[in-house]
Amino acid sequence: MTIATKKGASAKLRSAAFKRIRADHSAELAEDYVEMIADLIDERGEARCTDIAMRLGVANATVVKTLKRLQTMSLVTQEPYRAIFLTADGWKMAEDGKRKHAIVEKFLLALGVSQETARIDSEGIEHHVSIETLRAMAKFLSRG
Amino acid sequence: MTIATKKGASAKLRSAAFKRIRADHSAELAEDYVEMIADLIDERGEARCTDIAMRLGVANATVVKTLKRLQTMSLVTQEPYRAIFLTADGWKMAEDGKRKHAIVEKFLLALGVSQETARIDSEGIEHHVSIETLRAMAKFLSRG
DNA sequence: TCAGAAGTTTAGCATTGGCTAAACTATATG
DNA sequence: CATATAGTTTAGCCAATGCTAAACTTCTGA
Repeated sequence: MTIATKKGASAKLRSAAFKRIRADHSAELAEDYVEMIADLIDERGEARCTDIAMRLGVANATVVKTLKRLQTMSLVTQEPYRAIFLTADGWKMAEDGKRKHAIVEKFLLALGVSQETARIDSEGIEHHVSIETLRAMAKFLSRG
Repeated sequence: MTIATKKGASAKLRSAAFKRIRADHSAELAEDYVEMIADLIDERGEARCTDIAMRLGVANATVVKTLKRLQTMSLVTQEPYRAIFLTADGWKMAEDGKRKHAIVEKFLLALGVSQETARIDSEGIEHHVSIETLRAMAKFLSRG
């Protein structure tokens, strides 16, 4: 049984990475939404689903549906036909996300990639970076 | 119309990043599968769906269903109840993926994160890294 | 003030990626 | 060689994320 056990253990180890990716993916959209809502509130005082839809590049109805889920997750609040607001949890998630995002983006710039690429890649990478890696990036930045 | 046009243009620019992320996500699973199949073939001469399921941490039936899609995408071939093989396109995708993966993982190690974190984070990050960023990582590595 | 434009919501559909349970096939061993 | 076990497939379920079209509300300007 030694071989079988070893096989099982290493597969389990390996599968952990993929399990985390799947978990990351479901959290990702929520994070993108709350970050965007926070930005919109900062920029123009309120967030409306049309703006979110435009910035994300999806249909309006998609935004409405997703916002329902975010409401059940207690990240946003909303009255029918009215603007969208963040709960305390929503603000926290938005701020954490923005902090993370900023570090990744600055890091990519420091690494020498173009503004445009840094902006696009950081959007994809930020959700898959552990605290440890984030710290390593921050350290790299602080050293110049 | 100047303001509206500007608004529209910047939203479009912004949305490009999210569109790419969504596209990346659908390509991601295919890449993970073919990479894993390539590994299994290298390691033990053939890939069976039980092994893939174990390593990915998903149910057997999920693997079967996904393999169907990969077959229609001409990435893998398979006879009923037999092992799984890669097409030429499948091998190419697997190799590209592995090369990318290796660079990201080595880069994270060079940045100072632990082996374990490098392994896990690189799995998530590799699918969201553009050629430009990949080159920047490779350059960083070659400089030491 | 009220009609139309702009924005929001609902309804209904498709696809992807998970799952379990049950049926089926292949193989290895007694 | 017959059968038990291991592996594969099918069927049917669910949730998430996207879409379009149609209905509804809000707001604005004549």
